Amino acid sequence: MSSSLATSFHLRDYDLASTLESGQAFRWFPEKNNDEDLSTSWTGVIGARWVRLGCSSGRVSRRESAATITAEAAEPVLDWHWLSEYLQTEVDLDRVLSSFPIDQPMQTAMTACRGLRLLRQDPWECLASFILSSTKQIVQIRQIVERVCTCFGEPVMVPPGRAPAFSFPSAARLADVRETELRACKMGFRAPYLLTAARNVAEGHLDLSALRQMPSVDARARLMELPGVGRKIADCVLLFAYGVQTAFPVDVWVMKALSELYFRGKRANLKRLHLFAETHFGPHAGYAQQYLFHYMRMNRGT
DNA sequence: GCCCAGGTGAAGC
DNA sequence: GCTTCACATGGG
Repeated sequence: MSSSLATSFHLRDYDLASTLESGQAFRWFPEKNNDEDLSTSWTGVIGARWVRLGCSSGRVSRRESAATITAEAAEPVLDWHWLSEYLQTEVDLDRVLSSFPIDQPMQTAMTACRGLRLLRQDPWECLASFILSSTKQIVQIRQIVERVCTCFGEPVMVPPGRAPAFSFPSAARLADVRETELRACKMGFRAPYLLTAARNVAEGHLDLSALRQMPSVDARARLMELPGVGRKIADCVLLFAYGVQTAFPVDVWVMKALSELYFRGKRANLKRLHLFAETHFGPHAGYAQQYLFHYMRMNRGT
């Protein structure tokens, strides 16, 4: 096996834009390539590696489609497994989508964002990012996360001529930071929550790798012991970092989606919505949730 | 100025 | 139990 600066994945179906911009991860920046091809690339940092991703997709036949994802790194890579794991390229998306309920809302959402995948992210980065997410718009979450990385992350190698890039700071690093330094990143009242989480993880009171082996209800309960982490944030971490397919985060958008699409505009409380989600959306309910979330946001009137 | 944002915890019924 | 409110900040 030889190392390379670039690789590609050939897949049946992969919508990189929906995947990277549907509010799962907050460190991807789109860049227009050139005027001839209207394609977009994204640059970001996964772990300690800078990476640039591109995607071209086409229709092979009436029903079949294909996608090629290209990736460039800043340093030669021997084994690209970390990237295929992050992007979940091995997942059989057809099997996931065919498990969705055959109802109008789900079919519409599925058609609208076909190719959207759930990423598999680092638990600490995911937890910390979603602690910062509460009552913030996705653009602002991105800004806060970036400030945190610039201030406290480690510089990572970038290709010549590229802007400096930084890793997401470890829990140990953030555990040593003062609350006022965090507030300087404009995270407001979330600062003490992030700090407490960092200290709990750094000091070993919360073992994020151990959560993987636990029943998801127990893992959720452990996450929710942290101040500032409730059901929604815990479910985001279960779904986006641990791959718990039944985790179903309910935020304002999903609440809106469920009430408009399934409850005839009547607002239902969270308990009722979770009960509905558990019984209605099947074994990949978390995936269904992400499709509903992204579909609702695509059609927002801004 | 006003309302809202991938919420949560505490206080009030 | 459930509903209301404060929390910090910025976009539209």
